[in-house]
Amino acid sequence: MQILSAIAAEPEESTTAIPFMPELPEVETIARGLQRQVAGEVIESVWIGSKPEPLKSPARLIARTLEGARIAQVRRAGKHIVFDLEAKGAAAQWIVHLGMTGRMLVAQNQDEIAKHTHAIATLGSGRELRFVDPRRFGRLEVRTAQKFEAPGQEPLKVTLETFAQLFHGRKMPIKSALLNQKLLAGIGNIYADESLFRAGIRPRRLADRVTRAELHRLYDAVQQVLSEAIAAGGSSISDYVNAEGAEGLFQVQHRVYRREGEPCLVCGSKIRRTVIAGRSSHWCAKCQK
DNA sequence: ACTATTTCCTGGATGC
DNA sequence: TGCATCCAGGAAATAG
Repeated sequence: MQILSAIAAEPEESTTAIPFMPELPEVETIARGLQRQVAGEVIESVWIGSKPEPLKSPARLIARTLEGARIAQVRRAGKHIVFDLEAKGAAAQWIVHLGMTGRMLVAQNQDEIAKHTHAIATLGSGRELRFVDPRRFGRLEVRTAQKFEAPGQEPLKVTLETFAQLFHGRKMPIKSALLNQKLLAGIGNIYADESLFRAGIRPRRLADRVTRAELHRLYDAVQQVLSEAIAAGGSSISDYVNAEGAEGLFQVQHRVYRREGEPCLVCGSKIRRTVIAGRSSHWCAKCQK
C-alpha cells in the first residue's frame, strides 16, 4: 500500500510509453476476451497474406483446418492463445503466439485493414479475427494430432515442489531459467525481473545456488506478480480486443522493469540494469542478494 | 546433455 | 531536416 502511494506521488517523468509485451497475464487477458467474443463462432473463410508469413504451419494447411471449423473454446497455454476447434467431428487447434508486437483483433468487416495484417479469419457473424504483427515475431500454427499444451509448467498451477525441482542442477542465471519456456511457460522479461525483485534474488545468481527458502519466496512472488497483472488486465479486456492499441490493458506499475537509475520503491537505491543472456535485467543491489 | 550466443524483424528514440 | 545507428525481446537456430 505504501508502495502504491509512492507511485502516485511520483511525478510522471519521461512518459515513454512502455511498449505492450504479451507475457502470461496479457495473453490470459486476451484469451479471455476472445473466449467471450468469438467462442461458438464458425470460421467461414481465411485469408493469409503473401510475403514472408509468420507461420509455423503451411498457409494451406492453416486455411484448410480453420475453414468451416467451429471455435469451441479460446484459452491460454503459456504465452500461446489456443483456439480449440471442432471440424467435422474432429478436434483441432489454432495456436497463436503474439511474439512481441502481435495482436489478435476482433474487427467488423468494414473496418480498415491495419498495416502489417498477416491473416484474417471471417466469422459466421460477419466479424473478423485479424492477426496483426509489425515485427513478425508472432507465429500462427495449427495442430490436429494431439491437444496442444505448452511445454513448460504453468506458473499458476505448478506446485512448490515441482517449481523448486525445475531449478535443481541448472548452471544458468536464475533469470535465464525463469525465461526458459521449457521450464516455466509464460514468464517473459518483465515478470522475470519483477518476480526476482519481490523475492529479493539477484538475476545473475545461478539457479542451482538459490536456496530452498529463496525459491519459496520466488514461487510466491511469481504467482503474486502474475495474479495481480491478470487482475489489472481483466478490467479492460474488451477494450483491448476491439481497439487498435493495447493502452489500458496492463496498468500495473513495474517496480524495477525499465526503471534504471530511478529510486527503488522500497529502499531508494538506484535501480540497476545489466544484460543477462542478451536481455535487459533490472534490479536493486540493496534489496536483492 | 547443457548452456551461451546469434538471428530474425520493425518502429521509435537518439545522435550527429 | 534527414539519415544512420541503436534498442526492444521470444524463441528457433547455431555454436561451443
